Amino acid sequence: MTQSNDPAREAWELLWEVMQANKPRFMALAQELGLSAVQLHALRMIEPGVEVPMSSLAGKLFCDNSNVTGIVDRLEARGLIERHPAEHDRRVKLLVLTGPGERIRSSATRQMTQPPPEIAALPMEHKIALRDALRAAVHARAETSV
Amino acid sequence: MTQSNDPAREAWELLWEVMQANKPRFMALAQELGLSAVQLHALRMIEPGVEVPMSSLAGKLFCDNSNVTGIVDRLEARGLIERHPAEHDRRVKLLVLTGPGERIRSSATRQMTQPPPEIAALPMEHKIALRDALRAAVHARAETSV
DNA sequence: AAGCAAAGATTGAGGTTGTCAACTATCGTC
DNA sequence: GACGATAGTTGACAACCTCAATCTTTGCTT
Repeated sequence: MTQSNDPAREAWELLWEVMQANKPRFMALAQELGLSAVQLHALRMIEPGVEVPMSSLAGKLFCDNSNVTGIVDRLEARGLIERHPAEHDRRVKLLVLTGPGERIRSSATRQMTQPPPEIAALPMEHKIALRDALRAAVHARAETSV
Repeated sequence: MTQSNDPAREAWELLWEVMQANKPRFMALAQELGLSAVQLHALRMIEPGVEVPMSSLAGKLFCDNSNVTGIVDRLEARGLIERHPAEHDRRVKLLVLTGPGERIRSSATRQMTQPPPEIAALPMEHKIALRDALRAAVHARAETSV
């Protein structure tokens, strides 16, 4: 149990606060692209040139398969992704970005990876410290989840 | 425009990654408390002893008033919050936590403010650096939004 | 080879969230 | 007292989400 004076606790709360404050930016971006927030998020989970099984997407979105069916239906109806049957296992369907899908995704990625002003304008030593600490955290996560 | 080698850019992506990875924890907590994710989030926005107008809650949740009506309906039906008419302006309704509402919210807050292992287990100098950088970011945000 | 449990995806039912337009009641002002 | 603006609600409709049931395909077992 983390102590209440552990800097990790305050850091965690501040992390929430920063992400929360940036939610409108994400929602505005989705709207700009003519997508819902969930659709944008799903699109981001499919990398160009990589075939993603439906159930894998469900895992990335933390929801179940039946929900993904609907989301994929709508993305496919917009022509942003396609379902391909997998040759090694005809139960699974592989999702692939289409040309338009790649373009929209790339535009979204370009904007989403742009840090918000409050991060971008930090003094260089803070930015580096932030990056290094988060690298360590993500790295620690990867260790334990294997 | 932030350069692609700016550490702020990588920090921002890592920040996303950390929050994304912790989403299941939040969803599990909500389920444990018998709430939807949105309901839990709304409950968190109402502090004990503070009266919050509906439209203010809508602002905090980044959605419109009509949406809040439904969310509040369900929280009220569960007995977690109450609507009180404001005496100074009879159009506005003030939301207040009930006893059970306070207890559930306090339990939720206790768990949500607990940093995840990958943050809690960072070496102390990383935790402090993380906290300090995020403090600066949130502070910078508060400056410009006023 | 036949049988069978399990997995991937879909469908349908039911509830929640989100947006938009219309509506009511109240406020502030002129 | 009339007017425009604001706070909240309602209704219509789409999207999201979960659960149970179904279908096909697979891999295992015997």
